[in-house]
Amino acid sequence: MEFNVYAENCPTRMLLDRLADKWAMLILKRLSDGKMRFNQLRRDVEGISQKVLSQVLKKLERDGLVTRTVFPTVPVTVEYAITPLGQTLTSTIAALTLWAEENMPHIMEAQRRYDGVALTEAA
Amino acid sequence: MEFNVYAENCPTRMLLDRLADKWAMLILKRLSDGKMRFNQLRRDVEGISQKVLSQVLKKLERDGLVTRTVFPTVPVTVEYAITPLGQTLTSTIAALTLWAEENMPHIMEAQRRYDGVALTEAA
DNA sequence: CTCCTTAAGTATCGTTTAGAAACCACGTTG
DNA sequence: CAACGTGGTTTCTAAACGATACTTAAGGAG
Repeated sequence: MEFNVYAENCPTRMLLDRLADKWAMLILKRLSDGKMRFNQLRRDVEGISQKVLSQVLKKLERDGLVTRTVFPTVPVTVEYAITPLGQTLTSTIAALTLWAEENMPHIMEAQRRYDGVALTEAA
Repeated sequence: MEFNVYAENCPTRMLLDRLADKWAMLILKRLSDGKMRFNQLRRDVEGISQKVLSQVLKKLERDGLVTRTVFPTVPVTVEYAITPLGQTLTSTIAALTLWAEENMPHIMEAQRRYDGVALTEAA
């Protein structure tokens, strides 16, 4: 079976669209440290709205990357956990965030340089 | 210096927002195979619009991940290439796309299972 | 001479999506 | 009694996206 991420209708491309998303990555990374409840996740992943969090979790659940477990307590408790399949992704996500941390200074310097040049040109 | 990708205003989080984008990933991956001109890139990365391609390239250039070189031919020729800094990212992106290709069958099966259950519940 | 083409974009739309905030049931707590 | 926490859905608005048309400038077809 031949896959091609550049092809618009290739399944791997669709999957990449799902994974290459800031919220999905952050959520998976957070869940890789241990299962979590909805609101805890919401507090930890700063800036995500309830709507988007539930949407992304639903998609990740559909893809078999996280599980959703409901406990009939009052109020209801819902626990999200990463699946073994999802776990196989976490090292890659960790590599990406590690890269971001390590190379942040270079990026910020490149931005200053770019913005400086842009300003000079604009003047 | 302490970074935290979960924090909304952390530089690494902003960088992750930039990288964790389907177009940015695909473009960087494509450029990791060699420099390319604008329209070739547009044809290769299926489904991207001119507007978004130029926007994403501009941001990647600002971040120092790609270079843009203009040749004063007629019509003008513009060549995009990945920088050494950008090259250090390609292995991670390659890992992600490889993961997508390898695990696609599991994902698709999970989706079928999920959709089947959803249908049963709806009935 | 006029129309058409290429290249690498910009400008302008209409539509989709994301995000902020309100609302929901439910039982507990002050 | 009013407010709070849970895990969401609904509503509304603002931002992003995608499709199309336009731009500049030179070369070729008719």
